[in-house]
Amino acid sequence: MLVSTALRESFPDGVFVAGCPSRTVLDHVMSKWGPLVLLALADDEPVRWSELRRRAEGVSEKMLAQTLRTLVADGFVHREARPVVPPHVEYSLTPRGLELAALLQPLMVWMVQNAPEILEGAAASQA
Amino acid sequence: MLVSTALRESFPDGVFVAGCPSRTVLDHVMSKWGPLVLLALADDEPVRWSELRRRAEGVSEKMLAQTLRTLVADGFVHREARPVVPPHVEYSLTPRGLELAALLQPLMVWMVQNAPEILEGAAASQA
DNA sequence: CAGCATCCGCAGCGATACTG
DNA sequence: CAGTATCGCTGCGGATGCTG
Repeated sequence: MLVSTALRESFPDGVFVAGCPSRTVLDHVMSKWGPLVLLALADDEPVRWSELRRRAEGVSEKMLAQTLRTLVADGFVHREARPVVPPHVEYSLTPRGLELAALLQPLMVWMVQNAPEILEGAAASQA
Repeated sequence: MLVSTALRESFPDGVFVAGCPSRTVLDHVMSKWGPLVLLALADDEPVRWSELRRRAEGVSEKMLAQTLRTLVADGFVHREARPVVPPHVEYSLTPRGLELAALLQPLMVWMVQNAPEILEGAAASQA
């Protein structure tokens, strides 16, 4: 199999190299709230700020804003503000963001399914 | 499509809920060095500590130790120490870790491939 | 409603020194 | 070789208050 070797050979400037750009993207996407926000947006419908805060339960205003800003800057998320009062802003995935979310989703599903068993073992190894 | 809605409905106690166990696993796996170490181990061959440090370029001793400890506790990584002098310790993926790495791999490949274009756009939006 | 600005505590992380 | 122990700082991230 040798997937990591294959990965390293096919991408000599890949994730494993310190200066690689992918490290930055990695940190953005794998940040504490990145995956949650990305998946919360993986609807066909645009999602509003307040709805996002509810979906990514536990996120603070600051962290949501910060996460959204980097995701927008990276071109994963599209931000559309309608100039009305009260303000109405909608977030949605760009095509690039959709690609990413598609790759993220099976990972998250797997985690949710396996998390209980995993933490059970971890707690046991504590004792 | 509605993948996030589907995700939320099929897993009412899923990633989106604050207290969910999957949040803990998420944080372990998505930590700064988690994905790197997991993929660095995705060989069929066991990998030694010193080799791991080289593969996950930039990781400090402390962070490698910490990351490995949580990954072992979560049952993703198997640690085998042979009682010889000088010490010889090998790390490898458990079956569970292999499942996870298989899901992680396409994501990392995608990131490495798209990172340059992504950061280009991000830099442009800076100006 | 959808943010931004500010303050601040604490833990994440790096650097260094030491051990079996 | 494969770690552990300790120190010190940086910056993440929460809380609060303010604006268009």
